Amino acid sequence: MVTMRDVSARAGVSKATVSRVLNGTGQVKESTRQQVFSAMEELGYRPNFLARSLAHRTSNSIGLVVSTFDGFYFGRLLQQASRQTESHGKQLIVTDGHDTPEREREAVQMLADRQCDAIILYTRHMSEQAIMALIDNINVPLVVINRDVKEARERCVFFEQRNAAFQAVEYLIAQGHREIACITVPLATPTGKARLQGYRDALEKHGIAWDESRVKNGDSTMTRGYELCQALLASRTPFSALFACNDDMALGASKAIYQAGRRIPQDISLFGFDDAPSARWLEPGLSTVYLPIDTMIVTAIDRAIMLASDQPLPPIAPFTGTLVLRESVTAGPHYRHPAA
Amino acid sequence: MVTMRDVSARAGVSKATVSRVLNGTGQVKESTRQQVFSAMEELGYRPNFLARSLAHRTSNSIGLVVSTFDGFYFGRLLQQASRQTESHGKQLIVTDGHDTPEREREAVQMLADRQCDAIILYTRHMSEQAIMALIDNINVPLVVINRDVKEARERCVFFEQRNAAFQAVEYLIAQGHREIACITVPLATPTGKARLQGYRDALEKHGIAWDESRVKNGDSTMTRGYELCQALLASRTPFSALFACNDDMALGASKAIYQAGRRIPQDISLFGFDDAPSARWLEPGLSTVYLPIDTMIVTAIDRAIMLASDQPLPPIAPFTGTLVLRESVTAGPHYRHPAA
DNA sequence: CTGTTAGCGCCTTCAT
DNA sequence: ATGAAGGCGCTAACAG
Repeated sequence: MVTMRDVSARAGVSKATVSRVLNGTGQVKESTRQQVFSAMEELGYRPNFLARSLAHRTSNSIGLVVSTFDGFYFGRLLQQASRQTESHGKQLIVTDGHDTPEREREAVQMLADRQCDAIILYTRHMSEQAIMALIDNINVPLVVINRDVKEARERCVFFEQRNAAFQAVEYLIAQGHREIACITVPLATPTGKARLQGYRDALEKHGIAWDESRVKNGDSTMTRGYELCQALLASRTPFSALFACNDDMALGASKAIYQAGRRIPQDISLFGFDDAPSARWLEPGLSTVYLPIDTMIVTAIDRAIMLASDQPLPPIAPFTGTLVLRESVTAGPHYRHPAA
Repeated sequence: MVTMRDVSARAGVSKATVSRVLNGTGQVKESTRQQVFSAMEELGYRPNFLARSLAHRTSNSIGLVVSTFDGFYFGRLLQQASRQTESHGKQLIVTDGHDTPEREREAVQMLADRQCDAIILYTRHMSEQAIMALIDNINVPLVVINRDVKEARERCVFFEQRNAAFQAVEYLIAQGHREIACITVPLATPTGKARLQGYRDALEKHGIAWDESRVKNGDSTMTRGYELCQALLASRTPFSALFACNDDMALGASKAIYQAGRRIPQDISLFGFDDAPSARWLEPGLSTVYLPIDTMIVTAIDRAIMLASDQPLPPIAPFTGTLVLRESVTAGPHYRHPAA
């Protein structure tokens, strides 16, 4: 490995001078600058990142932990994160939390140990308490995404899950549906709870009785969406619309519906959540909720960088979802024409 | 930041001893071990990863660069990569190449500068020559995935793209299709070329004339699959089957087919590539090619680690795809019953 | 078993 | 404008 010493020797200067031209710090005569540069060139010198970070006490990188790498959602997120980080001239280091709270915590620790300037945590599993503990214990600024930690709200970039679900179900109701089934994402997660709550709230607001037999607890997978929808179909509880708490499960459910000889949307209307890339191309196109994950991750990164440079964080409004209406929902049995 | 010095002071020993208990190297009396441990505990000491790596001359991490984070495919890959790396007790650092050759190169450089013990490169865009240059210039072992670099074959983990495409198209032919359209993935990539070549080879083998008007160059996106299929449908060149060179485009194409009032598979049979998670749940289920990306990345990581520890690399056979037959293909106009 | 002494490769005063 | 020296936090002989 060719080090700064080699370069300094070759250029006939001291290591300090090489360091200066490398970092553009201090004054250095143009002619010696050139000498140093050509020496670096000739030797194929590459600064040692670790050594530099150690001395600098900053690795010029920001860490990102996602709960899992799987799914279109995180691909979308990572892509954007990577670009935004680079636009700040920093390096992004990503790790996954293997979809368990313990691993999520470890991942953050590991990034902190690597001296990241700031860390962004997208957690699905850690408790609010565990998150606070982390914020207090690691000496690296932490930004939390997809979670509203009340004691540290300015570090949180999150999304109005409940309200978005509420809107979706209310839309279904406005279309004349009253018998609306629901397949949830894991209720152990705040996201799962919030989406289900949105469903309940909408029913309640419109005076529709809650019927336990119409809601099934899913696990976010297509397979489970399929199975649970089959169960729903097999039960004697009828429904004219199904609210699947994510698009993957909606897709699985659609298969079950077709196989049962029913049609979408004529027999059963279907609403998803997340706006998966495929949603638009399914037949019929899947109505769903768009989550501004791109904007959110950009915001999170910007804030992480502000924290890293000790800038104050301006307050931030929660993000909201947008209903994306396509063809998978049609008028239900109770539909009344607006003019009526 | 609490350092080893603090711990050593607190425990009343030297830094060296602390280092010993930390790394389990050398002999340390049990009693002092305990002292050191409790000192670390009380102070909340965390070793500085950078400093340790600098001294060790190994960061105990392996780097992975993917051409992009987008798509289900890389999610699947990253997930597996992360697990496999950890099972070796190393840390995985991933970066994306923004889907351009220069960025892919830069990403590798950056990982090398960070002193990764080994690097795995999944490139879609770099030339074979550029890859070789990289192998020669960085002083970190490199494993290449999804590419067959002849001068360094033992470092390559790749997949028989051409043959898999060949099999898919031959299957279509066996089902009685002779007018088979094709939508490619970018022909600027080796993958794109290989899959198209497989299509050509199959036609040729079965004496079917190549018809330029039946093949369209796609870009891998659902949108483009939709558009190109529309174009195909609008042209006067008929086709009874469509070979889409990835599942995303197949999905887009399916929408175009439905919108044109045609049915799958009764009017047009459809074959994809990649076995996207959704393929199985579409209606009808999409026949496609499964690519053993999980196994491939595991192999790549194992080999990267072998390289990092100077073990010799055993030769490796190219991976092969598997046809996943579902319902999107049916007998074509030229189908002859096997018994006939 | 443990402490002392040199580094790892780079940065940063402080002189000159 | 440049060099010498010490330090970032940790590891690795070498003594004892």
